[in-house]
Amino acid sequence: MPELPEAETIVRGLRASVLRQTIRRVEVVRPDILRQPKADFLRRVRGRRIESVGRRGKKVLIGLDGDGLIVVNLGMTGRLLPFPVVPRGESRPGHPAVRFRFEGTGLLVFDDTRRFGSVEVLTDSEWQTRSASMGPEPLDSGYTAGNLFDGLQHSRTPVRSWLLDQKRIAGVGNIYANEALYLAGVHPRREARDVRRQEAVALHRSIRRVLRDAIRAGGTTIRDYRNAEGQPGQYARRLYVYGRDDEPCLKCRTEVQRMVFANRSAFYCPTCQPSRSER
DNA sequence: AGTGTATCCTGCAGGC
DNA sequence: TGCCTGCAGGATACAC
Repeated sequence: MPELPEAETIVRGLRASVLRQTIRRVEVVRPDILRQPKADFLRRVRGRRIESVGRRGKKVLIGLDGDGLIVVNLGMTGRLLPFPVVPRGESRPGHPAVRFRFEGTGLLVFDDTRRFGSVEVLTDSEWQTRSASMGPEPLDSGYTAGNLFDGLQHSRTPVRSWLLDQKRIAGVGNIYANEALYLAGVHPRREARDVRRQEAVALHRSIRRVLRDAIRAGGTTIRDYRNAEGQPGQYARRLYVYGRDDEPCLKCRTEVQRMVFANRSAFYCPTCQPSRSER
């Protein structure tokens, strides 16, 4: 569920409560979300101090003193809830997977209803390798429309699938891929390599705009997403096409269509996003 | 290389 | 009310 803006919102909210905390005890309620044997995980995390909280793509990075970091993949329903910051009522559904208990009273819970998320501890060197296998950060100042256009050239996959591939661009998920394509006027099923330079420029702009606006709104809550204060994001009301099938396009009143490919729903306006580019 | 499909898992909405 | 189906912000593995 959470894409880049949701991960970013969580990271910002988490800093105040977990930075400089020392992990005293760890309870692994759901061992299946660990990407390594529980004993290894515990040994490498216990007693460590949290020195940084960051993000790469959709992943939340919890930097530890000395070498190493905890990498959290939120999956569809993952939440990082620091207590006692989060009001009691907000933890209601309650599918705790891992509890990090800090020295003193603090507690950070990774909660994940569907358990598609994962938690692992890596060395800095292991993380470097992992990070290098991921695509560029779309919000980095160094990420240009030219980079996007060049990347698209080599692929025949539908442009929506291209945007969802974390090895090609980091952090874009199904909501923001659909929104960005709508704003750029590009049909989600167009072959990536058929996207023209001018369209790539528009798409580059719309990806960055959508991600930045969504961060500003605290992310999109459809159902499960909550930030580190247990609160929903406000971007859902600003969506143009995602989840709006059968409703009128906000620009031209044509009915927004829903189409499934690569096992995911795509939403688009057939008028604003023609399936073939015009020459 | 790309795509369609299935899988992991739980919860919820809608139809009957 | 209850049962069934389909659907969900992700990621991966498989056969073709």
